[in-house]
Amino acid sequence: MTGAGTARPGARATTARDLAEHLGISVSTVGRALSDDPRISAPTRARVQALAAELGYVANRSARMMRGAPSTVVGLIVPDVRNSFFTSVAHALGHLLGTRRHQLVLCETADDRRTELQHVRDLVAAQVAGVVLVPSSAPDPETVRLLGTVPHVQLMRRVPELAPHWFGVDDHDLVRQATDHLLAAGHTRIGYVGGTAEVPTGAARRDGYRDALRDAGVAALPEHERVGPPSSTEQGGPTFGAAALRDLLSLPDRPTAVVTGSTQITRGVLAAATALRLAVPHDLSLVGFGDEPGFGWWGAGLTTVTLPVTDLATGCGAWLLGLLADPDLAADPHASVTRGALTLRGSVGRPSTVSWR
Amino acid sequence: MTGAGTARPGARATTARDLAEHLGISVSTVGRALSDDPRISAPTRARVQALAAELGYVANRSARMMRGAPSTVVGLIVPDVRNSFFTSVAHALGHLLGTRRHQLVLCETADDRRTELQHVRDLVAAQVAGVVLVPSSAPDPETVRLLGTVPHVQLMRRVPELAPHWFGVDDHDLVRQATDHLLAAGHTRIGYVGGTAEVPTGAARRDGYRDALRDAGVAALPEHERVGPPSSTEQGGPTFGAAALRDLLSLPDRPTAVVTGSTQITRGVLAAATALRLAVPHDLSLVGFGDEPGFGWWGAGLTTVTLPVTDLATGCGAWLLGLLADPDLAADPHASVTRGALTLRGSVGRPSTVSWR
DNA sequence: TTGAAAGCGCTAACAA
DNA sequence: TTGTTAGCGCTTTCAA
Repeated sequence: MTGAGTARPGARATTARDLAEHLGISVSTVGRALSDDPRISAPTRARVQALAAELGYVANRSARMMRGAPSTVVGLIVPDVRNSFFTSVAHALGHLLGTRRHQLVLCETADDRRTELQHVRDLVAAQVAGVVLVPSSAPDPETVRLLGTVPHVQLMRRVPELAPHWFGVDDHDLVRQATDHLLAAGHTRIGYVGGTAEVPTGAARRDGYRDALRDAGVAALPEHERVGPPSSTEQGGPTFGAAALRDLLSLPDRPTAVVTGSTQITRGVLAAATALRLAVPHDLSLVGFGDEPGFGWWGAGLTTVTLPVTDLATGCGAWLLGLLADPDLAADPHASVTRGALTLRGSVGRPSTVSWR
Repeated sequence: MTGAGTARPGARATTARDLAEHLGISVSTVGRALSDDPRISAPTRARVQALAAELGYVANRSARMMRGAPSTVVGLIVPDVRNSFFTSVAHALGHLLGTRRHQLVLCETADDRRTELQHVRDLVAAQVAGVVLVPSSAPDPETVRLLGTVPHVQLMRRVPELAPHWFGVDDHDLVRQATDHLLAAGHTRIGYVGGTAEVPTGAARRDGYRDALRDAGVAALPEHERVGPPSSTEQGGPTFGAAALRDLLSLPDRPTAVVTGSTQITRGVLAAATALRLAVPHDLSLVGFGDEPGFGWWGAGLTTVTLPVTDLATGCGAWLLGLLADPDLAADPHASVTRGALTLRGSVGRPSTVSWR
């Protein structure tokens, strides 16, 4: 017996030619029957389709693409899927693509340009239809050139070398709101722990922090500002965030509140605060960035900048699909800023006058 | 000027033939030069490679595959990437594949067989080299047949229809440990909220719970056992977990402790417990399943069954790569059980005699 | 050391 | 209504 599941992996896949020979007809008739070409007689079509179903025929995409069939693959390039923001993006994009029978190739860069280039090369070789990417701080020129061939959209971060299509949030404003919130609660010694200014969003967020202080007439102390790798690389994200918080707290004029500038860094800061057994908001007020599941139940709840993840991802994906359908859309730059908001929970209070430890 | 990034997406990609014409040589020479064939003279090779670099030539994968080149694409089929367990798997697998210049196609099924079949069809059409999948409870026969063509490994869940290669954990033992831990703390009215028994892991975990009670000589009350969709579908996971906890607590002989049987369900249970302002472990002891970031800082810390995610994913990926390199490995079944463990934190205490509310 | 030609599986123009 | 043929871009004989 040759039941289902018996086909050995070694077995050559069934081709249109196999079907043709089995039925004693030509390959083109098979092709037409399978594509429901009206010119084919009903009985022939039925016979072909029946055999195709029986033999589990699946047309070879490579062959189709060589004949000019459009690619159904979209690349998603992110620093790290474990960051829940990017996870959500992958989910939303995958869902959107799935409904159109497109496929999602997931690529992680760890914010490394070499890795990024590698992925872009492979995507281009695979003839991807389009790419959604969170670019690294300074993409390799080769990356830039290769992407010149492929429709693409930038997500969150925006670098001028790539196509002027971008979906993101108002980073400056978001961190500014976060800082304003702490200022309004009476804090003046406010620390900032965020991503390096090399990354575009890093610079914008840090400036949001600085501008909030400046406009409030509060002196910004350089030692209260800590920047490092935003994602989860070797020394990145959580590790950096944790170390930075410890540093800030060991300062003579330690801050009474801290704003963070990336999700992974926020994780690290929370981990350090937990380890140090800080009483938040009594010992320290905190405003996070991003909204991981769990931020809501950290201590009395983390007050944090919430990003409209799903909207962003869906919008970005939908626009890319539109672009694939009509390449002329690439002509005029499309930038979309989705609004985020401060989610108020329990990690912000008035500055305590009690000295620490 | 025609600098980098100027190439319009419309532009046809550079082919080996283009290179050949530019240089006034044949396509075959170009191909050989690019693959560092020793028969080609050094100067020719240099000229070809220089031009290729200049024009940003990238060989067409489809054409290569038509010539029999092995596929570099591996499919990963999971219920939902937002589940941090699967996120980790995607990350680990992606990393492993990246080092070998392979690509990862991410597919989400939401535990739906139709969706699963769709993805498998598309993967087979794309000539994937292999597939890692968390199968749905009862894969479509067509899915089974299609996968018969492709090397694949099952992850976490195991269904007999597919290839006998599986990487997972000892579900039964894990939940049994969790339940034993509660029994040891003195609980006898222990509730269970987990995935349906239709999913293989669901059955094993529930049996772990039942067997622990039985062996302890504790009567298992049917109304203390709640099963539903394990992942995040419409009515699944978090929503179900939350509703189930509320139900359990409204029982006349409500449980003094609850064990959960899936990460998403655990999330829901935690959300409900938070919303109900339960004092854990005073009002209720809890042992979770899986270890999302954040479980550690939920309340006094959630005692939970921790899975060796990275090990599992890496092991699974490495084995698949081995299989791709040597298809003969498919001959003998490979099942690998990675050990998990109970991570003790603060959500388990002795049963309270205080009546509730 | 290089070139010419065939062919992978499919689709589409052209014939019949 | 169906068949024949050419060709997508690449690799790989076979010739030179």
